[in-house]
Amino acid sequence: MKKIKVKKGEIIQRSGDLNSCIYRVVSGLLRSYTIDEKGKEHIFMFAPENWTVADSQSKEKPCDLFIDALEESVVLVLNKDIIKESQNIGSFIKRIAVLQNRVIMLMSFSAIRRYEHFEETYPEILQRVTQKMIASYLGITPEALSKVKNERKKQK
Amino acid sequence: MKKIKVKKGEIIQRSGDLNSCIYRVVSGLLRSYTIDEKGKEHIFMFAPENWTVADSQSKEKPCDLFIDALEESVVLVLNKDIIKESQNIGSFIKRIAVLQNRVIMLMSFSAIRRYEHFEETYPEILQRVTQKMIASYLGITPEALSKVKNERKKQK
DNA sequence: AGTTTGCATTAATATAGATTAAGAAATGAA
DNA sequence: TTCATTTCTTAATCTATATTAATGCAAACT
Repeated sequence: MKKIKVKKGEIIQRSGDLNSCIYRVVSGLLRSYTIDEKGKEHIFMFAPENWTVADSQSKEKPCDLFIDALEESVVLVLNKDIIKESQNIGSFIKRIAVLQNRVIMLMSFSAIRRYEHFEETYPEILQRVTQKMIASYLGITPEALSKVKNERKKQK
Repeated sequence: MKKIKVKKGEIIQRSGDLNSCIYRVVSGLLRSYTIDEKGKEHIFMFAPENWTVADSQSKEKPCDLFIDALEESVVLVLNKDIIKESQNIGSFIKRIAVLQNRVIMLMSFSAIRRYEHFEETYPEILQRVTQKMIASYLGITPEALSKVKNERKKQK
């Protein structure tokens, strides 16, 4: 654990990085964000004083979020190992990871990409619920889902 | 902690309920969802076997989510007190609550409602970042944000 | 001070997805 | 089996937001 100064605009974590850390903001303002296929930024979180930012991926996996400073900041950098100390926290981390992905998906994916992401991530659930339910989970109408699925079929 | 059987379609928790619990699915399939101003349902989570569903509000506050069964299910009902046992889990719960609200907001609010929600929730951050940043957080373009703010002004 | 760069606003046009409606297919109940 | 209900699909129309582009400002840089 160390304390660092971050200049405005400085990037302290990039999407794809391994060994990502937990950042505790002492003063200033950080933000975490993704960049989509078209190069557009989507802010995931603002982190002012006393907040914490981190990518919820495990230390071993490449992370999804960029983190940079919107103001000159002082930040504590913590290794992700510290959270392994308490047991049973794991389930909470997983929940957060699921929600982080969900937010990113809702902000930056089109209807059909959201559906494809669902297909890949929850193939068993796909079999067990109606299209209407899936549409509702994806944040679109059943009519729109039917439409985009049909358009995808034609394109092949 | 008790084990209950839930019939297909049965609602085991309603938005507004106090003393909401944690539900651990032994078999079957639950879902959690919100209902927006227009009466439209938005599914927040599917919970198949071995998953857990809960509203992330504290036990004392009215919860936001409905929970019902999409299939005949067997469910363990846990009191929220169990998570207080380990300290420092609190910060994780808060993160989950923030993300839960974010997902609900992204799925069911219009651009202007999202902005108003941000104004209410993070008034200090509003002062410190550009409109462009706020738009990116809300999942809309800066142009759209400028427009809906202007329309709101005119209406008053 | 002057120049460059990024931000906010406005407006014209485009588009993804919503809404509405209706018919076909599937599911479930009596 | 039949009737009723719900689901899925298709199509026409509508709307919120995206995209593109232009302008005036303010901030940062030389």
